[in-house]
Amino acid sequence: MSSLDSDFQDAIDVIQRDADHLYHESGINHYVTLECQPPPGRQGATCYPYTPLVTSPVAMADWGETTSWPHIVPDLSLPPPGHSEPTQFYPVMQLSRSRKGRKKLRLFEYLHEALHDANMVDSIQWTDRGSGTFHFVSKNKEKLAECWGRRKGNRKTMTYQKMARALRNYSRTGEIVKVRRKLTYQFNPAILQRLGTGHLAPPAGHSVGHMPRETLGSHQHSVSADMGYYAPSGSEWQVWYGQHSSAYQAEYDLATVLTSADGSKI
DNA sequence: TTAGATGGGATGTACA
DNA sequence: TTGTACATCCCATCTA
Repeated sequence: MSSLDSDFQDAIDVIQRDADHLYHESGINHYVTLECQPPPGRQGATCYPYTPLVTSPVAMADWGETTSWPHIVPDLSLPPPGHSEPTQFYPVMQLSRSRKGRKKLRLFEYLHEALHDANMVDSIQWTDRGSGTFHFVSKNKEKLAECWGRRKGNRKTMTYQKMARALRNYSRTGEIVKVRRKLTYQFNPAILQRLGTGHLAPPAGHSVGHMPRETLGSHQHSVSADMGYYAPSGSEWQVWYGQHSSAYQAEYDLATVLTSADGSKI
């Protein structure tokens, strides 16, 4: 790449960062058309000019109808009835992060945005919008990753592999979990809801976005003290899932059988 | 057997 | 300056 291109890219990066900061500062998830457009002469993915995101809840599926969220279904590690183990806490997922001033666009926000962009359907698509399940298109997943990398202002080219790694990190917090299907992931219902699409609500009196610790990975070492928490009991989970889909129970049962069979966590 | 997908530890970076 | 959260790198393992 010529130095001219490099300088141009640097300028783009600066503009992007400022723009991101400006827009997120105001709490509006709007995106700059300038981003993702390759500089003159730069080869690469044909990133899309951003199409204003329409987040009308009407257009979105109802979580209560088809939602499947098997990955957060409690498994055998749930305490037995009456068990009084110390309460386990789960972080509240909030787009406006608990860390004040954290305004950077996050990957799951970008993916959500891409899912609503007609120009990106060849890279990422809903598998089941109702359940928040989406998948990458194998042929063009790298394109999406490159767009993400440029969006972040990375010097190096983002790859699907790296992007997927970041996605897997989300499984620790429950924002996005991996589905046992090729190139397929699933949004946390609360994340979808906060992004303006989901309707699924947690049990009455509880805030949204909490997942059983078992689903958060093996080492959820620390949780910010300034996050909100909700500590559902096993029975609450079952009530919740039972309310929203009978499939939950079936999947819960299946998960139970599977975990019983191999003695491992899901 | 192999390419692609996935998992996870180590490390880098931004921010309060 | 330091701690934390998150992103990225890199390599091992899994799977179709």
